[in-house]
Amino acid sequence: MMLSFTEENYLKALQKIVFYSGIEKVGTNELATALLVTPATVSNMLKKLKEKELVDYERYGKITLTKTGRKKALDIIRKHRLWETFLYEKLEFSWDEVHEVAEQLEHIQSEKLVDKLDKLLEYPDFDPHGDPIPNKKGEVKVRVNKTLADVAVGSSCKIVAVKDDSSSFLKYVAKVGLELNSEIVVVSKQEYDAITVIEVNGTESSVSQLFSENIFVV
Amino acid sequence: MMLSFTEENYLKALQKIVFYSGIEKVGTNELATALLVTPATVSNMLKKLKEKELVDYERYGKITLTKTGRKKALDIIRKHRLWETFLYEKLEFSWDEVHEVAEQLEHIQSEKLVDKLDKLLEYPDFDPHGDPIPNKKGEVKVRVNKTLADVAVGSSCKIVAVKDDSSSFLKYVAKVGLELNSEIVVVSKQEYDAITVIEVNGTESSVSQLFSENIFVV
DNA sequence: TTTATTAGTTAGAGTACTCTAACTTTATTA
DNA sequence: TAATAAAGTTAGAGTACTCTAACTAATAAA
Ligand SMILES: [Mn+2]
Ligand SMILES: [Mn+2]
Ligand SMILES: [Mn+2]
Ligand SMILES: [Mn+2]
Repeated sequence: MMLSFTEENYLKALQKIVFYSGIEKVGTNELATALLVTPATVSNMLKKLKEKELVDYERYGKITLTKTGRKKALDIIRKHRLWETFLYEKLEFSWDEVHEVAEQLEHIQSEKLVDKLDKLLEYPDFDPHGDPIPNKKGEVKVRVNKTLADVAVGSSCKIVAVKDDSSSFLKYVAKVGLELNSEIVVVSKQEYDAITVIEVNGTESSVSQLFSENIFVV
Repeated sequence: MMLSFTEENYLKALQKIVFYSGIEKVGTNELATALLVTPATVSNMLKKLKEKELVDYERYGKITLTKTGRKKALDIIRKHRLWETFLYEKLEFSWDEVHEVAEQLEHIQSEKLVDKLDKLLEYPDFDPHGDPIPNKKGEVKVRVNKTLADVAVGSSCKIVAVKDDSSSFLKYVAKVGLELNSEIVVVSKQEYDAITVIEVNGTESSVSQLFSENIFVV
């Protein structure tokens, strides 16, 4: 069954909320916020997605993806991350430039294209942001869910992925001297507002709670 | 100025009609046929394209692209042919598979992507169908306009490009044993219906007038 | 448990693109 | 030149997606 760009974006947004929050049941407002539309718009679209059996949902109830819906969502996420990897590995894009273009490329319909791209990139497991790339069956590597915000003062850790792949966030990350696999030492943390002093390659920086929560570490 | 997929397709269709027919002034019905929509739909869209100064046109008059309109159209054709070349050269697609996917990829907006793709492909001048790839400025190599239909009986020629890049036509071309740079001998031609017997690599085939008109030769 | 707050839905409207049917203008032909 | 055919336009409607404003249901607080 052929889906529109819009429908694909709804499914992807649902899957990403579940993936990043761990919560299975999503609300209308939450989805509206993620898609930058009003709750009324989501209510409308839900009727269509339910009709097509891509989501389970009852009036005033919570939204979950059906098996078909989740597979479709993972397909799009797979394409998104493969394209990001392609742009980064083959076309000299930096990691803060790939997301925007991949948002467009993820909607291209061609199974052969995806397969050949996967092959050209030698079947990568992770994209330039450390996010796992679902395989053809829709299977995803279990993700790390420890963030920089969870690291105790005095300990050190290694950055393995970022939760936010927007250009503005990634430019900030780079400014602090961080990239994938960088070592971070948590020097100190303010009790009042959780402002944290971290050390990267001998240089200290102060970062917010929001920043720390968007950095996955081991 | 940001154009919709639809607007881009209208501009591209106009440019392609001019490019392949040589006629500068295009009619509503002609454009409608090319886009597989009704003339009424074209009439509507023309108002918008005129408003945006992409076409010149008066009620009941002929349609021409403005300078801006033509540049935009050539940009899309450039992207289309670069993507076709990419699919063919880097992803093992055959020449009859590339067009359909390129129809989608040509609408991706990213100047950097086009530049880097051009570089990766080492600045190609022609796509897998022998069509010239416009450069960044919108300049196109002058095209050959002699077709197989123009070749005299008894003479031979070489195929340099195809006018139709649909999968069905290209599969037929391959079936006759033809590919770019193949030598063709025109053995005989029926006067009544122009059915032509050609010889390729020692094998004879009969082809129609329509077929012959879609094969560019030197 | 009543009240206030938050979450979610419906109604009605707007934009983009498309269609059919009826019409008008331009071109062709007798 | 008058009749006919072809080309092109307008009116009105439909689908997809979106919004605001007014509403209802569910949840949290008093
Ligand atoms: Mn991304
Ligand atoms: Mn990513
Ligand atoms: Mn093509
Ligand atoms: Mn081509």
